[in-house]
Amino acid sequence: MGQHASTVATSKQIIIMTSAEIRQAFIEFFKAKDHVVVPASPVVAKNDPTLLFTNAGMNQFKPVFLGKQPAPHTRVVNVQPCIRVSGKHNDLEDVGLDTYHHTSFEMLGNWSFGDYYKKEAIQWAWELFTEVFKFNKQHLVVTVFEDDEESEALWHECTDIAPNHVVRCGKKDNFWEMGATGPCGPCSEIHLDLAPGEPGIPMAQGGGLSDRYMELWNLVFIQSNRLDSGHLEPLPERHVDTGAGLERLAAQLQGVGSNYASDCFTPIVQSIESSFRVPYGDGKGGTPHRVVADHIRTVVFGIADNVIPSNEGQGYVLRRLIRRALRFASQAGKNQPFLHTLVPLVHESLGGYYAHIGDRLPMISELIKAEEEQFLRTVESGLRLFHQVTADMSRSNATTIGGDVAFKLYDTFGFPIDLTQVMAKEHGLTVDEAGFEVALNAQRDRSRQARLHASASEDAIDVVGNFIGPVLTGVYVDAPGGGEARIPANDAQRFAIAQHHTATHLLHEGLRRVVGEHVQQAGSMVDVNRLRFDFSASAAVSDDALAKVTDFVNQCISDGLSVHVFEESLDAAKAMGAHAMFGEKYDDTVRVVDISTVSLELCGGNHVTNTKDLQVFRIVSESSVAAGIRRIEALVGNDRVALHDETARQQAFNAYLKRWESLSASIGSTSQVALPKKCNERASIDELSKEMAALTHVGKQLELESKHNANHAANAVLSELTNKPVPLRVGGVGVFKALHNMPVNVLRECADRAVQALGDSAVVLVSSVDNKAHAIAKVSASMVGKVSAKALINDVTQITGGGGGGKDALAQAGGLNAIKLDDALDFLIQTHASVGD
RNA sequence: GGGGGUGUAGCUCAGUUGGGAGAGCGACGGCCUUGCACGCCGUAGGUCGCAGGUUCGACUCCUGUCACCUCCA
Repeated sequence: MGQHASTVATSKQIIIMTSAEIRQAFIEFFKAKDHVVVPASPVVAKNDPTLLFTNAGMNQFKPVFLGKQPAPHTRVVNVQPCIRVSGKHNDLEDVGLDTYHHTSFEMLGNWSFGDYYKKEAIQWAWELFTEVFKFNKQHLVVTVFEDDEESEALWHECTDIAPNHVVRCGKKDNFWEMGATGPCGPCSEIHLDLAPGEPGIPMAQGGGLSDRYMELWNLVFIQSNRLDSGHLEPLPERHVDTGAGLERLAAQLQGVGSNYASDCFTPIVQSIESSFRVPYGDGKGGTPHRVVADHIRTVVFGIADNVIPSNEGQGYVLRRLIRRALRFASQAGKNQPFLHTLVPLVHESLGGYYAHIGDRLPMISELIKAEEEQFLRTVESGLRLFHQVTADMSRSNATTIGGDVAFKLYDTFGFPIDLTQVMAKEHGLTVDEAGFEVALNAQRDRSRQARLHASASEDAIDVVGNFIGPVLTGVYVDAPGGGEARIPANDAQRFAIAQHHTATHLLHEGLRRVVGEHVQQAGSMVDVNRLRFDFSASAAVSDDALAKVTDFVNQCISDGLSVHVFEESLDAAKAMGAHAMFGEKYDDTVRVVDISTVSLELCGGNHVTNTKDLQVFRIVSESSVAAGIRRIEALVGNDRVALHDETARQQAFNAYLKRWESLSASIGSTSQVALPKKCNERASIDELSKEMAALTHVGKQLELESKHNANHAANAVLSELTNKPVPLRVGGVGVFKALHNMPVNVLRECADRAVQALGDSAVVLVSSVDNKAHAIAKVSASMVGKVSAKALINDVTQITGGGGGGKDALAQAGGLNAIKLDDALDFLIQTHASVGD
């Protein structure tokens, strides 16, 4: 594509722009018209609970339109990656079928907040399209809202568009509303005629233009507020909100028609072609390529903005996209993890425009790879169930896979119903689809019920998830005593939070130095009592590394480094090498936190003025929150560390005590193994861990001794046991004897050997040891069916009390009354021996 | 938030109505071989996710909890 573009460009006839050039041209055009370039907001809709993802360029300006926030500038231009996979705008199911639906796209927009209005917006849009992008004027058609005579007149007055190329459309197409209520207004859309040779301007059935036209740019004129009553109230100020999809523009300007054939996708698609070993085409056979290319791009956008694939919320959306992509890849014959290899190509196809993606390529790849591997594992477990079920079916000549099975595959192993159907077909089977639907609806009902019950407590969730406000920007604080206390109630709490905040920066730096530069913050929480820091790492942080990090932070504390907080322009701060927090949107002016010579980060939080104020630092735990993400919890302050240490020590002591007592109880009076003295209640944590190791060793020795004793004892008594067996009524021989002072494993060993030596036989041995009595019954395999070990043991407990049971070949009992053991043996002989007969 | 599933050796997992914690691969050691691969023999490695309960006895049953997978919201 690139080579092709340059040769054409030299002809001076048609200039083919790359998508990066189109993006840049758009920005430069409006910069020249006094617009300020505003960075994109993260694709995660942070401040809008009604949205999972940013789905339009206007999201970040919603508070401005609603009058809740002043406009950053009166004229703004931006490029906003948008994700449409859930809620009102959900294009997921359409992706791949055609060549222009996407789960994510880049929206180019220019904005006026109470400044210019329809005239300039229309004039400039025409100028940009016809003079910069060089669209053929004869191929453009614009629509206006049917009541908006003003716009219609402006198109004729301010541009040289052909008079009959301005078309009036109804409310459905050309009146834009944010929601049921709120800011709204008429809009005017520029469309490209895809069949310019045809005569006339055909309309679609429901009004609007027919699908001969492709919408390229929507100019929205916000002038009213829709009230609850439905009435339109004029706004005090009027705004312009425009949006043009970069991918469509590129496809049309590059003359390829299909978005996937534009340079927004070609690097990705080419790599997919070689992975699949199937060439791409815009037809049906290209669906897997398109799905994969689209989804990987969205996943990269998401992860780059700090969404981690998981089983809920935004993370779950990413996980589903990854799985959907893999499923389509599998249709194309690709069943290995490969999505992660596309990540650098996504960055390349975005023209390297998004630095935050470029900075995180390795981490993004790793997370995706982990997800791919996990999914393929899950599929494998599901396949096992499927094969088991089909094997059972072929035995019973059934041909329909039950709806419950299909639902289990779906519900437990994530098999979409169509996947199950395809596999069924391969085996010549069908699926009970109705049954599947029934099971699915039943689950929906359960969830809805649960939702109703849960709604009462929803306020509390809102409170905990709330933004803490300007003092601690970007930081959530655990509510110490319930919802209301989340903002520090007093100076002491505020200071504690500042301590942990500063400690977080030192911890971050320590991790970077010890673990590696690739450590990226993935989340942070600062509380009165502790701090929590999530970061990207492929493996657990070793104890050794944790100790080094701890030492580093404590060294910084004892060095008494001063902490400076100052404001700086974003560019200057970045030039200084300040680390930006990921997934945060920054204004032009940012707060920089400088811990002298050690750490430089952008941060809105409250900090102490000198690291000495942290007193002492301690890592409390290191764990995993998701694949590729580790979590460290830590705390600072003499009192808090002392309290934590003591609590941990007490827990260790309790565990030790429990183990010691359990060993002490099982060690028995005859053992040669010495149990170490119980250590002091005040023992330090180091001592305790040493003592614990010693106990483990003792436990193993005890086990060995017991095995050895059992062998030895069995050898010693075997001949005595098998000496005079009693003939049994059912045939074979029986041994019913007491072996006092023998633990239960010795009895078992003896019984085993006796049976082995005697052949057809049943052996019952009883013993009392350390004030406990137990019994064991063993029957040779040849005798099972004639006499039951379980029945024998029941005969014993009938007389001695206690409980017992087991199987026909082996049974045992405990809790017996030792005094009655001999009675029980007598009873066994009377009942089962053939002596008297 | 609500369902379903899974947590047992470094890895993959088995454990059949509660009664001896196992297999395969890997690791280590030995044998065989000029060396490697293969093969043979052996050894180590487990608080059966965690905490309660029932029981004479719990990997197994019950309750709670945590982690992960998965679906619904």
